[in-house]
Amino acid sequence: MTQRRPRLPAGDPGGAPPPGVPPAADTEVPGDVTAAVERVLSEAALLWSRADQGLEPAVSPIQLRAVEAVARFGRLTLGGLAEELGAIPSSASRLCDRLEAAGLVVRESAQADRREIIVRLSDQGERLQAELTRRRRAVVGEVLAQMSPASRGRLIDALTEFGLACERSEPGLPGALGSRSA
Amino acid sequence: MTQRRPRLPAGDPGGAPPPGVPPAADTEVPGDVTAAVERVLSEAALLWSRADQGLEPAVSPIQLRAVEAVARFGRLTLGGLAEELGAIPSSASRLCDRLEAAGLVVRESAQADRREIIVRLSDQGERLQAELTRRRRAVVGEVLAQMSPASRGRLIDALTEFGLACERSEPGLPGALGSRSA
DNA sequence: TATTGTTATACTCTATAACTATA
DNA sequence: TATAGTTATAGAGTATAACAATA
Repeated sequence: MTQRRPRLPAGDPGGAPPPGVPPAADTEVPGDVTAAVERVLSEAALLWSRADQGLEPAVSPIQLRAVEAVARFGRLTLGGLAEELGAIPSSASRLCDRLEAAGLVVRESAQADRREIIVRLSDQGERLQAELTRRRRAVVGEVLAQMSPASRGRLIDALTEFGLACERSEPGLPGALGSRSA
Repeated sequence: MTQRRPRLPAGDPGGAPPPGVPPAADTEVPGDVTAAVERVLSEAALLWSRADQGLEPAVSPIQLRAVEAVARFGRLTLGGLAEELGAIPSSASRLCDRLEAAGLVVRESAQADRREIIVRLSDQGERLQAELTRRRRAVVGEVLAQMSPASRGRLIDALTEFGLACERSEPGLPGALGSRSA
């Protein structure tokens, strides 16, 4: 986690009555097991974010995410981008204003339906995306390099199983952005 | 984003010769291995974020993170909270204004040094934190429930090894927030 | 009329710089 | 003087609502 600071008071994290969103399957899986997974997941998220630090030019996390979405599809309509980001069209439009101003994406109208706006990466955007991918591979590789080949093998097997379990429990949810819609 | 960088580019995003953040250990670890880890990491991050959806009241991701930080330490000075969030004091102060207005935290001056402001969770903040923890346990538990006990055992072992490797490669970095410091 | 996107407005989140209060 | 925090100001990021253009 983030806590490089020693003192932990930690309020009792588990004293509330289950309101009602996640089903809570704690009865089936030992609590210490989920706790261990939680801890590593947090650590992994932190590790993952490290790759974004110091990118040139300095792009905000949100803009980076939009660039990734566009890169993933090659080209997206503005509405498609909004959907992919879990945001609404107007937010995506404003975001594109800034991305375009930063020279990372290009907007052009579609020939088929002139109401649609196609968003794609500019050359600079492509370079940014490539650099980001390179860095992510690097940070992950750095950690894996600390492990023995045998450990890496076991990790891959376990992670693959975990990934399958994730897909089994969560269909295909969008990547909610700043949705404060409670 | 507030970008200390006034705006644009000027710098190429990355065609980029390794700027100097990740050393790149690709030569030592097979590319497909890192790719597999990357994929699961992305999936895990998505899974992790699911627990934050629909919380009552609707708290922004940033505010939630601040609540978690305060909960983790029990009580923090405003400066300590800022540090923990990877933000500067003024940002943390404004964030606390909103958190206090939302009834999630309480600010009080310290007796020892009256310049310091101690931030701690209100009862409502404690309840929110408890609920968040419960939900996280639930979403992780939901995925783990899809796996056999044997698979879970292997996962825990592999994850523990991975966690150790993470700690070995990354000492203790702060949880950079909106730091777009390139 | 329905769909796609943009603009107007308002709020959160963040940073820099200037300021107050305490040590 | 140095430290802890706040306030002033400005720009990014987001949503709701009203609007324009195209189908």
